[in-house]
Amino acid sequence: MRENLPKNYNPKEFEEKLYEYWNENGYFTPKVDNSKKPYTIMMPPPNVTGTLHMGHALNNTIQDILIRYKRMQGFEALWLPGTDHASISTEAKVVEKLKSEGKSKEELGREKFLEESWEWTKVYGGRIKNQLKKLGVSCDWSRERFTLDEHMNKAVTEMFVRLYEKGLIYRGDRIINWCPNCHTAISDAEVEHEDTHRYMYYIRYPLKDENDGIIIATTRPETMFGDLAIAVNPNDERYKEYIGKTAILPLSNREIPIIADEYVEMDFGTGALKITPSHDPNDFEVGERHNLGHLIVLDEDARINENGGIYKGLDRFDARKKVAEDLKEQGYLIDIKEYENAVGHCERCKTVIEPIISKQWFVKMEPLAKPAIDAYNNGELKFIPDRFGKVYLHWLENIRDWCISRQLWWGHRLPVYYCESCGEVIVSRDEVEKCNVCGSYNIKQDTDTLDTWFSSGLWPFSTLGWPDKTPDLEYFFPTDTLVTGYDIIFFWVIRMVVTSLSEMGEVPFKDVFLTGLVRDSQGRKMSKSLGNGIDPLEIIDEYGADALRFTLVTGNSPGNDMRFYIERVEANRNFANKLWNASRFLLMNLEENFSSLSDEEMELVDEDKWILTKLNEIIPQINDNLDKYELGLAAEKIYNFLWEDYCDWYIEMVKTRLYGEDGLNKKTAQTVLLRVLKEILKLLHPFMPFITEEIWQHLPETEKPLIIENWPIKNDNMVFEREKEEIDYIKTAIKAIRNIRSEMNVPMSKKSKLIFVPDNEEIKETILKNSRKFITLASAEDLEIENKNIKFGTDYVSIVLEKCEVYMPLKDLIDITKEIERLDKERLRLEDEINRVDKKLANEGFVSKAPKNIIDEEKQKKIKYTQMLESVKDRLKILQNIVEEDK
RNA sequence: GGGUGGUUAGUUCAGCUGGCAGAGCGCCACGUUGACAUCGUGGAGGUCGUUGGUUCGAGUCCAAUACCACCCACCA
Repeated sequence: MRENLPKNYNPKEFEEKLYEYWNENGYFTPKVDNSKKPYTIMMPPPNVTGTLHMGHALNNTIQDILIRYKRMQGFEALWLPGTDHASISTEAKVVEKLKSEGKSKEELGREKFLEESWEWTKVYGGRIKNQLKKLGVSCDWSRERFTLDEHMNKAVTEMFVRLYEKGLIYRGDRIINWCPNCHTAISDAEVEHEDTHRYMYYIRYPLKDENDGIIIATTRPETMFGDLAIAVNPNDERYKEYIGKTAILPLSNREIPIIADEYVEMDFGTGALKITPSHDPNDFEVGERHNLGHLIVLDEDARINENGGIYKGLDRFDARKKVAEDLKEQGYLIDIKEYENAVGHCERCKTVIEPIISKQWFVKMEPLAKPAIDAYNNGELKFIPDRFGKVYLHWLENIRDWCISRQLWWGHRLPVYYCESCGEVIVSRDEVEKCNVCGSYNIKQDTDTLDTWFSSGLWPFSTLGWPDKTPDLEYFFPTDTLVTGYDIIFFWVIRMVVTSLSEMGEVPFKDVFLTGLVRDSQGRKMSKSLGNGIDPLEIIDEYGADALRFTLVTGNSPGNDMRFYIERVEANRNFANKLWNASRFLLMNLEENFSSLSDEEMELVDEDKWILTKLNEIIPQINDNLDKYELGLAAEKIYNFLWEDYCDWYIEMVKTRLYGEDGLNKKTAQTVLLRVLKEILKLLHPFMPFITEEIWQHLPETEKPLIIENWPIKNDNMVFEREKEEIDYIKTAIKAIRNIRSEMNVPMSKKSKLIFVPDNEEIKETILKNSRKFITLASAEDLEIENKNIKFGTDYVSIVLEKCEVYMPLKDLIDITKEIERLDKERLRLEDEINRVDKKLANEGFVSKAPKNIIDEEKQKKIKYTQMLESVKDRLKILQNIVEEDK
């Protein structure tokens, strides 16, 4: 028994309920079925303790649209969800919490700290999952993963060991980016460069045993305690004689050599450069070339250490000031100039990072990058939009080794063990208890953890069970589409491609769909500090998830940033409301025991054929759009089809039949109404899953829920070109009549008589066949056909159409002068058009080179306009004669 | 220093392979006709940043250029 749709569209009444219904019935869970094709998307795992923001909403809406589309097309569609342990960010939060309780992580110890962290993720971890559900995400929760799960650890360890065994992971003393606030090394990708206003200090380093000196320029004078040389360019005439001599380091009076190295730019600064191998990546290289050794002067809080003498304990920025002051006092500081350059900041906490030499673990990237470059060039990997391919290539072609060890506790601990007795380094899949070299049991595991992106870099296959050969992995891998923001191409996309190519032997996904940023209405990035973030959940609460989803995928194109306007959500809520009411209208006009007619039984009239043709035209277009990831275009087509074609025209045209008695005619209208609505619901379902399913469940003759219904395919038996054109003609006529009535301020309630003067029998027939439409849609009370010779006087308004004229008796409302003016304007317009067409057709180049259909079109236009112009002229002549006679 | 994107109606944006410029919102006028005022009908509003080029034909392709935004980069 069908129940009626409630009078008002209220998404709250059904969204949650439907989600539960889908989820509980297992519609989100695909099976491994070799008779069907899989389609797989891995959800980019949000931070486990995060909250849903617009970026997530956009991302997941897109993924859900793709998954629902493919599911309806009959694929075994797997969308695997999960969360990321976000080591650095979660650890910082837990540390902060401990701090507020007056505790520190060191006091607590590693084990207790991890317990706290797990507790934290338990408290805040479920949040984002429930928030995602409100969006309607049809992902398979039975396969949910967490990047720090035990199984994930197995995968991470396996990957680490394999890469180590291939010589692609190594440990070494390198310059890394140290965050003095997070107390850990971070990778290059995690450093944000920002132009910063600083000062350039010009410092004179005196020469040993000589009354001379050399001036260097630096922005970081506090690192001078780590200077191990001064370098000049070997070709620099100014400094040739200094090479090989010894300089005295001011403030500490240490002796350092003056060396020559090509790296030094002669025309920058003073052409002489202080070399601080332990605190600058370039100096490090220079130092290596000249065997300068290392000297670290900053501790892990970026304070000067014991190598800085009396400056020990000073923060780097305080030390900078103090050093400058003292240099000035002692006469070494020659000049200070304002200077602007890019300074690296920690991506997470925005602290200025400090390049510092440190023993860390690295992944050797160059050998891994090569196959990743090839994969793009071969077309195995595609980006949408394609321009991001260049960004991807550029990064890979200039890749540097990836620092993967972090001095954090919350994460995957390195599967590395050290023998405290003989110093052996053991990398192992299993826990090591005994040294395989010296036999000692004095073994300690490395205390560092891995970069979060190391574990998320395995996401496309670790989630499916890798390194085990599971049926899931076999069936669903490689995945099809990755949907993510362009801002994490380097962090994540590249790492997944690289690890997958290396260990799986193929790309982890075929298409990478990159989304832009969702900005506020003023185009600013949404951020916590600005407080301009718009909470998706509040939007859902007020307007429903469907309206939000629709807003996020329309009016923008892939990879481009979009502005978020509440007005657009409102407009899309109105669209949902329109659909709701159209459906309600249909249900109100279906009998309780309605059963639709078969193709053979139906007695289709023009408007039925028109709407069916239109429907069958957009289906392939929408498929095409979706296959090309043009979601916005697809959505727009459905929007227009529903609102304009179905609601504004078809429903209005069909009303008289619904209210009438004629059984077959009425039943045909009902059948077509229902059929087309069902197709609309299917097409719209991926975009607006809730409202479409809700309506669907209220419709008669549905066998299964919409979520697993079959995706529409074009029905060639229901395409009627001629009728489509006829109805389009009728629409044009109705619009023209409405236009005139509106111009003349004829109220809707005042019905008018319409007198048609058709040019030929064909048009006459079309008009007669569709006469009722003029009565309901053009406020006509009556309709007459007259022949050409009848002359209508000044009591009539005339409308000139293609192949037909229409006259309306509107005696009191007509101002003859204005009417002549109006027609004269029309005359001018048509003459202009004809001139334009004539010019085109007179153009030798156009006629000989343009495609035939374009030329034919122009010729048709010429015929049409000429005929219309004649009619307008005739009418003008009649009116002008009457005016003359009156004089 | 290198690279990318944007510049189209008052506003926010679409516009796929070149063939008489589109939408939402806003605005103006009319209208509560038995799905919907979260609505209907009609309307106003654009030299598609600028300059060249290719072409029968350019918002669309090419080359410059301006402005805005972003990304990358080890000149201290």
